[in-house]
Amino acid sequence: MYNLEVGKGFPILSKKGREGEHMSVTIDDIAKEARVSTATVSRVINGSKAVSPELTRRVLEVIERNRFKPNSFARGLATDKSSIIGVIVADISNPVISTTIKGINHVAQQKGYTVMVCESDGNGDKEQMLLERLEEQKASGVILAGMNVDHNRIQQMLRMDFPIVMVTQQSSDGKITINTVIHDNINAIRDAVVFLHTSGHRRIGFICGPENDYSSGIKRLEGFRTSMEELQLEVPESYIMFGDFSYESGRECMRRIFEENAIMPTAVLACSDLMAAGAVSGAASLGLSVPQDLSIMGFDDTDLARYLNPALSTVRIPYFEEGEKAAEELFSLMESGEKATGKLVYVPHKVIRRFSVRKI
Amino acid sequence: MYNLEVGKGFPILSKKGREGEHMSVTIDDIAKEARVSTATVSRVINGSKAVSPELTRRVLEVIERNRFKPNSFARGLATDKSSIIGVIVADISNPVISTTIKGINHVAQQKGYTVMVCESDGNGDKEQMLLERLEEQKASGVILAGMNVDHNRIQQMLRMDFPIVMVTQQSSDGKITINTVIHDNINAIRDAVVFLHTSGHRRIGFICGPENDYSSGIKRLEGFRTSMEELQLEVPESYIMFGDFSYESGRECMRRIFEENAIMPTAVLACSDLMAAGAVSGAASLGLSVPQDLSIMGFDDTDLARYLNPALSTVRIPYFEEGEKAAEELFSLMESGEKATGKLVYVPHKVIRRFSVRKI
DNA sequence: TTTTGAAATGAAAGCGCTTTCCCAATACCA
DNA sequence: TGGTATTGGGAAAGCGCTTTCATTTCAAAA
Repeated sequence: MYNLEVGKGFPILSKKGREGEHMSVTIDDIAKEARVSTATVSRVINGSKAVSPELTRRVLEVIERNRFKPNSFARGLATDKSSIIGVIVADISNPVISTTIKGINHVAQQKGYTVMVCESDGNGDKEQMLLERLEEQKASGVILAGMNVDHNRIQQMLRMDFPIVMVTQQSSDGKITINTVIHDNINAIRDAVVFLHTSGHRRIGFICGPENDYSSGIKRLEGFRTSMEELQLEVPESYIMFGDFSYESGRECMRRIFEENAIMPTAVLACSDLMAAGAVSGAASLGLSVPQDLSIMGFDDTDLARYLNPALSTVRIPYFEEGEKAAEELFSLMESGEKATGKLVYVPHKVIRRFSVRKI
Repeated sequence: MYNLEVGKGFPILSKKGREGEHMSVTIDDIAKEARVSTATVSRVINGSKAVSPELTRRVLEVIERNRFKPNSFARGLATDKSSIIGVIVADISNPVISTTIKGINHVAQQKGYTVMVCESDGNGDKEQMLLERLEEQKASGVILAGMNVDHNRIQQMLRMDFPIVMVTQQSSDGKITINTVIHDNINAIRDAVVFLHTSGHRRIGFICGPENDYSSGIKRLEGFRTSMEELQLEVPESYIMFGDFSYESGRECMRRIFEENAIMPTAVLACSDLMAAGAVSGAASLGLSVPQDLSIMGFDDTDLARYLNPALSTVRIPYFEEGEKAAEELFSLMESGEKATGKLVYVPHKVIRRFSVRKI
């Protein structure tokens, strides 16, 4: 007979609930078994208030024995917070991005957070949808990895419930309102140019990212122009080509550099290893062998740089660390309760010498 | 004056709640504004029971106007279900895996589910931890992508609350208890061997996956041995080397094949594009050029196969589709309410001819 | 006309936590 | 010693949904 009149006169359901359903152990079960209130159990779990050693021990023992896991929905409902952090990326199979994600994952996991990776395919509507979904899930924070984001979008994001951090890419209005973790594109390219210069190259071509890509594309171009100027090296406009970071565009840019110049550069610097790979292939198909006839340098130091023959000289960007720092930045934002402080964190790069560049 | 005595005599909080906190619009607000009960609103949202057209319209209008999004915690708490599906992988930056994830994402997103990608680093404890966390989050289903899983683990998984599907890899006990979506490793290798045979090769070396990898490693080896036998081709044991799918191991295996054989094979088939790339590099360092002195064939058809010079002949495995099918499989399991039916789904492969294999 | 049944709606319980509010017990101070 | 902080712990409200159950309405069957 379960129809005991209790409380406001409603029958208590037995622990089984509606029959057949798998009911998991709840905080009430623990409280009952440890002969304390649910408040105490909650306090023990969260360390939110002092509980005597005696009770703490008793509660922990019961929790342990029953493998009790707090229901994250109930907890979320009560606190209005989840332990999820969202990561929005355009393309998960881009090695640069997946390495960044690994870094994010690494620190999130340590902090007991779970990472939700969402792919936008570079599609604004999808991105919007994902942000909304993350808001629904009450994500505690969001990281945008390698996403091109414009001013409007940023304003809109700042209205969301969670703090946001950008990584691998900075906002396209040039202003840093959202906290950002990034490598120094200008100086990284400068160092690459200096490396080529030190290797004896004076005529240097440049395969750039897209013109509408403020962060990676434009900054790197800026780095190229200023450092060439500093070294007092001429740069015919036909030495500079705009690609889109793809292998095919690298190939195509190489072809155009060849076609549009009577005097070829002795070295070509590409803005990604992938475009560099395309450039190597393009050079080969033009009868130029690398590095004998032409030196080619990449950027990123993805695994591909090592796999190619000749292995690519490149600039190493520590994307894993970039991801880690981004996550750390996000956590400190979450702790401080601020949505954005406009902080900008740089991560160091390093020129890697391999065989695609020769001394002349 | 908010201290109206209502219900059991407790004051109603104003919508603002504790001051300063951002309160979002709830189902109650909608109900009030549309002059219906929350039950009706819920029914409209979920289409769970007939609601008159008149009310439906009214409710939808109010929902729309207020941009109401049901709180997923409250919903989860009430239904004990989330719209999250978990994906556990060993390494997110493995191109094969990230492509599979893209496929999963693609169908999950269409169904209104969010994918949570978790990385285990191939670490059993971490994997366990992730499964528990997914259980906590009440994931509706889980996909294991490219994970080596043994019998015990499978038994344990079948005890979890959600259905599980394996993709890209099958369980190491050879029995299919968990639903699995995979390519036909044996026949894919057979087709590669036949391709090499057709190209005139008779002495064929094999760079295999790890010996302890039942699905990809052992199956492919089996495919190699049986198809070589069918073609009545000899295979000295020193033609077969075990790698670990890495570039370096491909290089090393190539070196050993060279050192341990007086008569070299004319072609080497590697079990992944990455190992094939290593093999090409290893061959080069031994003074053998590909494909003039030695043909090398890969497996997977990752982008790398196209980027290499010479571009790799390989076997294309449609990992994106594999991911899609896995997700479809999971959804059908979720709908039927079963945890596993032991269904095995194959995905078709295709030999891709490029330049690393020459006709002799 | 009365009875039955189906359909539409609302009231409110209940999901499993956290946290406020309160009380009791103990420690501290003059 | 009395009075005041301080501390530990319990009762129960409340988070925002879903769903059961009861009620009302209305058409069809008797």
